[in-house]
Amino acid sequence: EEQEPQGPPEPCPNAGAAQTFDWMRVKRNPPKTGKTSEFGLLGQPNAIRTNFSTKQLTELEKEFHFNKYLTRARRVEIAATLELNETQVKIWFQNRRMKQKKREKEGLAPAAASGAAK
Amino acid sequence: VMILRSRFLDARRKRRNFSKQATEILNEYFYSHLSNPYPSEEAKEELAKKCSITVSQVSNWFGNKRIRYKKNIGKFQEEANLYAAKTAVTAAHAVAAAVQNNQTNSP
DNA sequence: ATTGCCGATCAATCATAGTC
DNA sequence: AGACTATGATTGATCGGCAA
Repeated sequence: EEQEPQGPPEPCPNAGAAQTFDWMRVKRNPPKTGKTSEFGLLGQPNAIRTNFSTKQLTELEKEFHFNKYLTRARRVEIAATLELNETQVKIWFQNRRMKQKKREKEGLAPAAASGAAK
Repeated sequence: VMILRSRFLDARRKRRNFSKQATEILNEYFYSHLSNPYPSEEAKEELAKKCSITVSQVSNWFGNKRIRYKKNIGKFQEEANLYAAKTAVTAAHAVAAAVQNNQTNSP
């Protein structure tokens, strides 16, 4: 609906600057994983960024320390226990792995300046 | 709710603004590649070195820059023109140098 | 064809630094 | 000193590509 295949009549009377390139028009679809505002019916494209509680994050972190990867069974368990979708748990682990990798990578380079810290 | 975020755990968020020079370099790249401001991994490493910051910081900078730029293009118009002019001058110098080189030839 | 993961990115938000 | 803005970092979730 809001899709705009073409928009030649671009009222962009800017002299020599700022065109609207494709990357500026990129729009992400709203999160689907978020609850449908628990009203099931009604098409409110709710689903906003979920805020995980400290408790949920603690559990996820604990599980991650145990296993970097989840098995289907474990994922179902965790999701049920923390009241999250399997997708949210899956995504959390994915993001957590990337975070871990980034930290390891950056946690070694700084040592190049001088053999010892401080 | 006492969603008192992990204010403590995020202590490392003691952010420090980048040097004026680093910002200068990042903006020059951004505006000279405005049609596609997505530096490759190699380009990010190069920028990181020039700016004395990490590759992640370069990524964060471009991520924030792109989002904030498209959120309000008008607000950056001034800055855009500034850097556009700057690169234009640089290009002009290059052209001038080239002309100097070929000056030996005369029509 | 379906599903998970990776790498990059988005988008909203947090918390602080800088400006007035 | 306090309100407001600029900016770096964090993170749940999306996008495209690839492998099982």
